[in-house]
Amino acid sequence: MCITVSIHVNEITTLFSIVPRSAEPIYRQLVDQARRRITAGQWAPGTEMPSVRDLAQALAVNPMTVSKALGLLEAEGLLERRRGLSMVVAQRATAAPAADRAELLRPALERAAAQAHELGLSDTRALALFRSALQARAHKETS
Amino acid sequence: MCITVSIHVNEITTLFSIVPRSAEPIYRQLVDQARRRITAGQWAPGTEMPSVRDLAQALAVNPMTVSKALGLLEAEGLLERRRGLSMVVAQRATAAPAADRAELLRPALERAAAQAHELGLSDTRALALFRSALQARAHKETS
Amino acid sequence: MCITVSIHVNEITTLFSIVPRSAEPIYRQLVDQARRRITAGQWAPGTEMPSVRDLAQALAVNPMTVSKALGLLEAEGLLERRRGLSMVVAQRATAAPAADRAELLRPALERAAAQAHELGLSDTRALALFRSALQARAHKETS
Amino acid sequence: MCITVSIHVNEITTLFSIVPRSAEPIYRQLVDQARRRITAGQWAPGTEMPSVRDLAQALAVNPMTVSKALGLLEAEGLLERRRGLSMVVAQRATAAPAADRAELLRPALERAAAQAHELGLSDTRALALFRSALQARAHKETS
DNA sequence: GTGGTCTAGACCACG
DNA sequence: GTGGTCTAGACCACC
Repeated sequence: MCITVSIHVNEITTLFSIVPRSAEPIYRQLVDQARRRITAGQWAPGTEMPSVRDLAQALAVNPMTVSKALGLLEAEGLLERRRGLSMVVAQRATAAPAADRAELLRPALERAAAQAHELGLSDTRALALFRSALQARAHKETS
Repeated sequence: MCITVSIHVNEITTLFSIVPRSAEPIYRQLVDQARRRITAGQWAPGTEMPSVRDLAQALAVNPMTVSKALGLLEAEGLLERRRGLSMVVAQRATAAPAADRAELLRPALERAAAQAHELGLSDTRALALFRSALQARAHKETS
Repeated sequence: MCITVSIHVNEITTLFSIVPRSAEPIYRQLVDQARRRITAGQWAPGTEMPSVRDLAQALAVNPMTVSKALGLLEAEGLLERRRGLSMVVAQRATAAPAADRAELLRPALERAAAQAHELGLSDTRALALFRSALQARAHKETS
Repeated sequence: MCITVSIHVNEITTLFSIVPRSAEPIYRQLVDQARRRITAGQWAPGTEMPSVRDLAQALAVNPMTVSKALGLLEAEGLLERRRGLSMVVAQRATAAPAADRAELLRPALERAAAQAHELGLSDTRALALFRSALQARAHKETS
């Protein structure tokens, strides 16, 4: 249900993980994940991205989909195109302060909060559920 | 950016709220909200839904859009159709226990948890942000 | 799932049986059943039908629905309106020969035959299934 | 009275056949037929469906009508959607055993059995009529 | 190329 | 009054 790909850049291993049949389009999953990684400083400026072909093959998606995602990230100023065709994380894409990153998390949290109330769950309960989701996620990433 | 409609049924006021140009289609917003309300028992079995035409006018959308949403809820067994009359919440749609409702909240929380980690935010910080999102939401609903 | 009503006319007991939420409209279920009963001679000419009110109450449906069904049967010449408001089976509605009645069964059989083939069932198997359906029905009627 | 369309998939020719002005809505005719074909294994998992536009043109109906039918089949888990490509028969839609397929034929047979009795036809006669309906159908399909 | 969504409006069927 | 169906056509999103 979920294809995860390890990307090794400069001795650091990060992950791309897509859910092929999610309602969220694949290119958007890629863009949003990369934006968060770069904003968090997990991919340093100058880091070289895998080629469109490699990434597409690894994720088993259409190269045009990958190309579109990278193009959007370039338009956002998060990636830069270097000579040849390889793309690198832009120089100006430095790690943002936590406050800015928190802002990027907001929409997901607001949606979850609205749903919790529609479901009649107490704030306490909702928070407990979120805590266990965070822990489950942490456990999954280390494994 | 967001159209909210008060629906008064049996002296209870609940809300339908849609975001017209969201990526999420309108009919799906309606289905998901109604599913949560019904599962939470906020709309008791037998509760009469507003007519398709009324709801469509109130939300300023096409009647077919509303009809599609209600049709899907019927297929799910959450609404019942009474020929010649408006639809009602199904008898078998009793309030689910909190554990089941929690399950419905899970996907949203998992997505938020994954994003939090991608953004490099600590669990503590993510929880604090969620707490304030819940409070903001509560404040918004009472007003 | 199925409301059955015994109608006692002239010492003969016949049945009206409707499935309230079937895709087939109620009035049509009534018309089709009555047509078959009359054509088969099970309700002799002159037999008095129950009043619209009684029938509607017994079947728990809207009187307009019953009225519409009886009206259609009258238009077909199978029922006649007598002084007062009671309706009776028409004098010219004599029992049809079996060949004519077979013709009325045809559409249902053709639909079943088409479905059997679409389901990849052999003719032998389909016939065996129909035989058991006939027997189950007979058993149900005598009980 | 009846539009039949040959669909050639993987060297196999199957049929879609609709009755445009039947009481049964077109989209439902399509859903029911496809469900039977798939359940019978006549359309193997992975079989590619014609595109919505092609099918709509062939049947001379609106694309949305076809789309609605295919959407319902997807919700049932019988078809799978591949983004940007046409839909295919779902992998998990394997040929059901004859006993299960017989179950799908049951409603039609029960209706026919009830009608036969209401018409006062003997079981023997009803069976004979069904046999000839099956043969007539077979003859029609081969021609 | 594919399907999805929404709109506008007509018409029907049911009760 | 209610919902259901279908059409025509526009526009979008994805691959």
